[in-house]
Amino acid sequence: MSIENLLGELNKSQYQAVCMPAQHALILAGAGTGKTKTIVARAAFLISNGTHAGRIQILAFTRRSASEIVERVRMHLGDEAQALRASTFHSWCISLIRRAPKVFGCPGYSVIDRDDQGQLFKLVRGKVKKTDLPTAGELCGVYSLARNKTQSLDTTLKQELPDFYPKIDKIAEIMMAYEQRKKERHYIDYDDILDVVAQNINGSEKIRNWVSSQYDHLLVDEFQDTNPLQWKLLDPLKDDVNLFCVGDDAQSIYGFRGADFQNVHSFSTRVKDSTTLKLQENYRSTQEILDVSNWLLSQSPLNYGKNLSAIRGSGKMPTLHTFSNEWEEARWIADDILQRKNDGAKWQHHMILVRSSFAGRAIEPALLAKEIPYRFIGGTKLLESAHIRDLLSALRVVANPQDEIAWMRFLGLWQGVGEKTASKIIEKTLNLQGDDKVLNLLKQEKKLPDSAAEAIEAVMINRHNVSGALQAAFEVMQKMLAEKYRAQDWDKRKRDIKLVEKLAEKHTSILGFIEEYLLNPINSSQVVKKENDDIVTISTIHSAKGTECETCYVVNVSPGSYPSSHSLGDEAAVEEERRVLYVALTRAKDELIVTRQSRNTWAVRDDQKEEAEPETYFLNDLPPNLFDEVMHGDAPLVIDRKAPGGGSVIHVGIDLG
DNA sequence: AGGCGCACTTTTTTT
DNA sequence: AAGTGCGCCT
Repeated sequence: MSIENLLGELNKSQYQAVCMPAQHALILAGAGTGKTKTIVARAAFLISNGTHAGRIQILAFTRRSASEIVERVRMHLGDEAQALRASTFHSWCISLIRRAPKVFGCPGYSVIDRDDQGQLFKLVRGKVKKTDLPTAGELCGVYSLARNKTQSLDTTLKQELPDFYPKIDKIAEIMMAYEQRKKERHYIDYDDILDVVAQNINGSEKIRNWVSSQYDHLLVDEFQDTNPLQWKLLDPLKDDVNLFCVGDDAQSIYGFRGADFQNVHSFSTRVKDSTTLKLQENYRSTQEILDVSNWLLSQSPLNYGKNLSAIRGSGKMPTLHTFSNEWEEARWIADDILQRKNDGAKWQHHMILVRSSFAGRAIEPALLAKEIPYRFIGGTKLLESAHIRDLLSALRVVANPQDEIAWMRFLGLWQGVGEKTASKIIEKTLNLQGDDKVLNLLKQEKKLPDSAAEAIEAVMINRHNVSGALQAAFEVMQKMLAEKYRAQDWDKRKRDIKLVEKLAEKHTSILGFIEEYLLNPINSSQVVKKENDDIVTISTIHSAKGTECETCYVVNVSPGSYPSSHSLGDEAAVEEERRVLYVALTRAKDELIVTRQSRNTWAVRDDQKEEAEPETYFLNDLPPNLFDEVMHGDAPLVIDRKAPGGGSVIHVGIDLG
């Protein structure tokens, strides 16, 4: 395929955006209006007009969309696009840091994920009741949000945990202790990865020039989900690099991470000489699907000014199914997919969208029972699962002997060693230089079984062969791990470990391996199934952003879940929930199937029933002409015939008192 | 004192 | 699936 073919596929506004001269631009693109296509074509256009592919950096939100964009450009241009790079903000920044670690002041630092960050907060917080101080997790959340929004602790604490505001001095102290400890132990957390780069390019002209001289164009996807910290990365580069930002404020669903659609709304004032273009024609879905989506947004007190209309015209009516519980819901979805498959559809034309990875718990067994092949995007990540972390802790302490969190985990695995004993041992090991000394000390520890030192020694011998190190460590630790997880799917966990060994095969650096899979996380169902296999996709809505599918099941759109009872009382949070549902609905190309449960036992408990406010359920006041409704099982009915103009439609609501 | 096992809750969303 | 609290053991 050629660039001409690609340009020929564009409509007038897309063409205008793609072929724009080198300048700053903001493309406001509604759902399904060809955002990805526009970015792909823009990159291809720039390259075929003489820009070297290596001088274009694409910033996307997930690794999945990043690699899809690059793949598509390469499909059109071939070798010419070889040097094109697409990354997430985090992987882009880490690659800059790794290219000049001393410049950024963190040579040889280990990246820690949210879990480790929480562990470190736990250490510096000490044992205090959770009524006296926020939990380690909460502290972690406030700390991270303040940094991503580039705002003070004062402001953030007031917004997030107002009850603890009087304790702000103590909390500030803990946060400073966290930063101190982090520095001593040579850790960088996720926010540091962005902040280190942002501070340096804002603070040093030399470093800014070094970065900006590498690029002519930055193409930013999902711009509505960038936060102030990320803007702090883009802003200083705009004098030398052209920004091409694509986004949709109706799809902003990362507020919990500090996303700020001021980045969209203020673009034209912040960036001088910039052009704003709109893409409004939806190519993805049928009109019936867009009618539901448009209606949902129209119910918002915010004015999104969105009214998508379908180029494809009319199609099938969306359906709304009510079940009495999540198991029936899951079973029916599995049956429905199976039936469609038997009628000639492909597995890959089905996507199941869930709000939380936890919500997949009923779906997965239902698909497994019917032998439907699937992958779960956004589920528990391989490197986040307990057994893998256990094993990796042995590698981490060898790679970075200062890694206190990994030491705690590793030492605590062994019989007879708990928090206190582990801390005492760590106190001694942290000051030691050299493998031999560390090994000797471990061997001398009375409370520590011999296997612990053996595991560490095995890793030391294989330290430049990550897969070998994993195998050697596993050999020594297997018995202990099997005992620990004997009642918890040990066989499955064992398979995960083999999988990680396989992933590590090409890696010669422990830290490099861990870093890559922390920043580009995958879960086991993604590793097992090959990329292009014909399989069903289960995805969290957040992970499904930017994707589409012929038939979409949006699961558990029940009262208490949409909006989540968590967000009640916070209007901004409720609006974000609405956008989450909007994103889910607009993924569907041909068929939209919304399911819900009438007995949502964990979301609406008996003692809360009286307080639940039915008017905050997004599907209340649902006009009867938008969906075909089906009741299943013994789901209780509330018949409501006040529906306007509504012939014989039964409006199904859930009686919440 | 420190560690262990059992019963219990409690789940947003992600780099 | 993992964190918390509690009682019991070494």
